Amino acid sequence: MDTSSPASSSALVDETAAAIRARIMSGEIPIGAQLRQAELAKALGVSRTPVREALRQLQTGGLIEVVPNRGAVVRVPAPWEVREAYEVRAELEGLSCVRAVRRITRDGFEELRATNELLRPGDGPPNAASHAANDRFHTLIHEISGNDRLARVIKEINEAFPRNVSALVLQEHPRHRDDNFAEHERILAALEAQDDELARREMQSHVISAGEQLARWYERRSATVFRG
Amino acid sequence: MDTSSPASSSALVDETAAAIRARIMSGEIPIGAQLRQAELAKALGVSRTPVREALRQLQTGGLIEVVPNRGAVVRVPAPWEVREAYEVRAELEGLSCVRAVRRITRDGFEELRATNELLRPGDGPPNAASHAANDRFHTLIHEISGNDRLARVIKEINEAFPRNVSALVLQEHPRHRDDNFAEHERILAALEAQDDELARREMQSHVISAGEQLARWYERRSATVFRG
DNA sequence: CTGTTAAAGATTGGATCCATCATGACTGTG
DNA sequence: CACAGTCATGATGGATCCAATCTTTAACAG
Repeated sequence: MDTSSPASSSALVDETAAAIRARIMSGEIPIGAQLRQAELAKALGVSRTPVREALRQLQTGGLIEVVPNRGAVVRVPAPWEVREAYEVRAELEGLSCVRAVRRITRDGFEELRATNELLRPGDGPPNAASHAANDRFHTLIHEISGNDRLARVIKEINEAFPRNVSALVLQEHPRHRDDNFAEHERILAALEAQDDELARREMQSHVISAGEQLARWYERRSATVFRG
Repeated sequence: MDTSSPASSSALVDETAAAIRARIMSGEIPIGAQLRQAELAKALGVSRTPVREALRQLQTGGLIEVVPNRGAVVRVPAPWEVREAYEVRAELEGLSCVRAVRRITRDGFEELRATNELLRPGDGPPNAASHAANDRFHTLIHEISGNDRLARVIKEINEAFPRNVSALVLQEHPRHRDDNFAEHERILAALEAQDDELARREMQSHVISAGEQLARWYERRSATVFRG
């Protein structure tokens, strides 16, 4: 069904790539860590060959960095990189909203609303489920927008940065959670009002502020690291 | 110096990937052709290993398609894919212009103008040089915009489609060349007037129409193929 | 005690080997 | 004569082997 994603080449490489990506995203493999091929191969129960190709795949995505004869490390994103990337992402998600306004159905709208309800403040602390719901909210809009390429590019930008930190951001700044929910509500309102330009602006500022939070988290993080 | 691009992993794979990509882009390897690893390895004077990894890299970019145990083929882009991709590209190049308005210097502007002069109609038929100048015009704006991620995403979209066809489009429709030059001139005017929103609109419509030409070319092409 | 150099260990990158899978042809049977 | 099944051929994918390079450590000299 997923005709857009480039037809999974050989299952194994993609599986290993996904596995490694998941471990990086979840923080199990921390930012800046060395990725030794032999280790990964043993941990995943495959030989080094698929690991090598998987690493190259991840490198293309920008999640890891591979230096010629010294192996791969999980990239440490600089705050300015996050701001750059999120500026692009904001533009794209804005476009996604514009398109969604034209194509959204009643069912789609209700699903969006239901998804955002899972994020309503007061339903317990942020956790993996609310984080998934947050992702789902954005993904749903991309699906509604009906432009596969657009969705893919946004996803790609998203996956260039370890995402577990988003959860951390939410945990460290409970206020952000309220903001997040409220901003989603404003996007929903714009979509319901069929106001494409408003939807674009709301989504853009929402994404920019999310990027700002992420960038600040990286700033604090690197400050901590350098001080020991 | 190119700190943005993901630090060339191991020279060989990237070289072979670039070599294969170049052959596809130039049309030497035609659209839809099978890519046999052994053949490519012999042609490029390397073993199959770097070829395999290079193919995977190209697959991630979307230029080729790899089906599990049957090898790789150069993807045959559907016209709707081109339109989708160019809608995204238009949005991004529009953003690039907005940023460029704020950051452009006199030197940068002169370089842009000089580059576009190479495209002025009447200086002989379209050729590889004018095609390169056309690319350069856009790339310059991306550089001026100062957002590496933005430039990379645009480049990536660009490289997902065999580009030689652009030259073919120009050759088949001489009128397009005039349009191309004139549209560039209007973008230049907007940049000089520091009118960011105008620059955005001009660039967007320019890219959209370029995408439309490309999509039409693919349409004609597939019609030809199916009939003959 | 410190800095430099050399050697050993470890890790990546390229090449080769082998198993698996798909395709196509050929043969036998209905 | 047509269709189905089997076998052979060729190509991909995974594993392993070997060489080259980098890092680290230790020893030696200043």
